[in-house]
Amino acid sequence: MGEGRPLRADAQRNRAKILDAAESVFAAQGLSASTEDVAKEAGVGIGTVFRHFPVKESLIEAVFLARVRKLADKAAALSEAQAGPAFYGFFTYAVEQAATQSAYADVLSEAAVAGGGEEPSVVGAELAATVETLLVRAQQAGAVRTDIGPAELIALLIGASRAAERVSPDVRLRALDIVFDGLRPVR
Amino acid sequence: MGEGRPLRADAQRNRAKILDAAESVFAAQGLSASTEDVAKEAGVGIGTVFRHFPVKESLIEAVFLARVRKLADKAAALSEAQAGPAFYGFFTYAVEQAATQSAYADVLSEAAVAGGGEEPSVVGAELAATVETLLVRAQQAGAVRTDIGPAELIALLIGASRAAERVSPDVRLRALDIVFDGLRPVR
DNA sequence: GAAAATACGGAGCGACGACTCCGTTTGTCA
DNA sequence: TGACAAACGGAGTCGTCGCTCCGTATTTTC
Repeated sequence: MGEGRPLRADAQRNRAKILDAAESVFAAQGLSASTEDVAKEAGVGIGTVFRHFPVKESLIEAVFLARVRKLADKAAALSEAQAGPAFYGFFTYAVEQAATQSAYADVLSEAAVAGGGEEPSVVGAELAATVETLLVRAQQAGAVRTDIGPAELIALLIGASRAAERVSPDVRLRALDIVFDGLRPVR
Repeated sequence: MGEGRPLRADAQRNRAKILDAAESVFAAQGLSASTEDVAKEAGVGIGTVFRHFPVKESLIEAVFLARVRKLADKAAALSEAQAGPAFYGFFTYAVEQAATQSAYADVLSEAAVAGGGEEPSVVGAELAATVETLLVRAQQAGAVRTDIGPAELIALLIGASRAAERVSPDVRLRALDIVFDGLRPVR
């Protein structure tokens, strides 16, 4: 898994432009958006896209990774706060993201395949780590019931995110509240 | 919305075979399965499929309708039981279905678009009606909190179904329990 | 049982999407 | 600054998919 020699300057620029474009195109049109659309948005030729990401799936995975890292950043930022609010804030944030960006939920489910599907996938591992930290802290603080693990949480996160895609904001919030109530320790 | 004259005998047979085939093909491969696969499975020509369902979407919708009706049947069967168990039983059943049949969750989300998307769609209306009956009864029996409506419930149902697709059975059950806990009246 | 109506099958059309190939351009390094 | 490697662009290939068209087969009707 070496990295060969460094990319030429223009190649680096283009790679970044492509990732940016892919993120916004996938967000707007879903993962079935054509590679050509991504290239157009990035202002490069299709050939360039395929040189950087030899198969469409690699492009998707790269975008996924970026997203999960953004989520992880959010988690890190929130970790300054108290464990409980950090946990619920993160969950809300993730779902909110999914609501606005059509392919966002796919990130999560694809990532989660880690355990049950094909290759392990870096993305899945990172997501699991992020979520687990948050969860354990919140459980120790007594804000979340202790009989669940990261797997259940990720399942719920994915479900909530997918459901969020087509639902009005207020319904989304109320549905989320229900899940949160279920997550709290049994009184 | 008349029904013209009755179909010829062979035409009726074929229509049924196509619907059957579509159900199982979509379940196995998802909604992106090709029409030709459906035709092959049904043992008819592609032309026949398109004569009965002039656009792919009409075939999908027909399959959806059949599914929602099956759900409604389940709901009716359960309604003999007490309101609470009927409600949670239905929810569990629906999610369980989604878990085994890949395109099943799509039925629900597509149907739910009723309120927020394109045409009203018969499917959506039937689903909403089914769910609402069950919900109201359960609420009256004190088994479900009263501050939620069918919209929130359908959102949760969709979310749970989508999440169920790629998750192991035990995780699925535990996640579902969390949602159920959230649905119960605040003690 | 023959004519008319209806339905069937599947080759073929047009569109589209992933991916390749190669002549041209740009960056790098001595 | 010249020469070589690295990267670019996008027309073109191949495969797939939705859908049409029409000669053939099956029902129905009288």
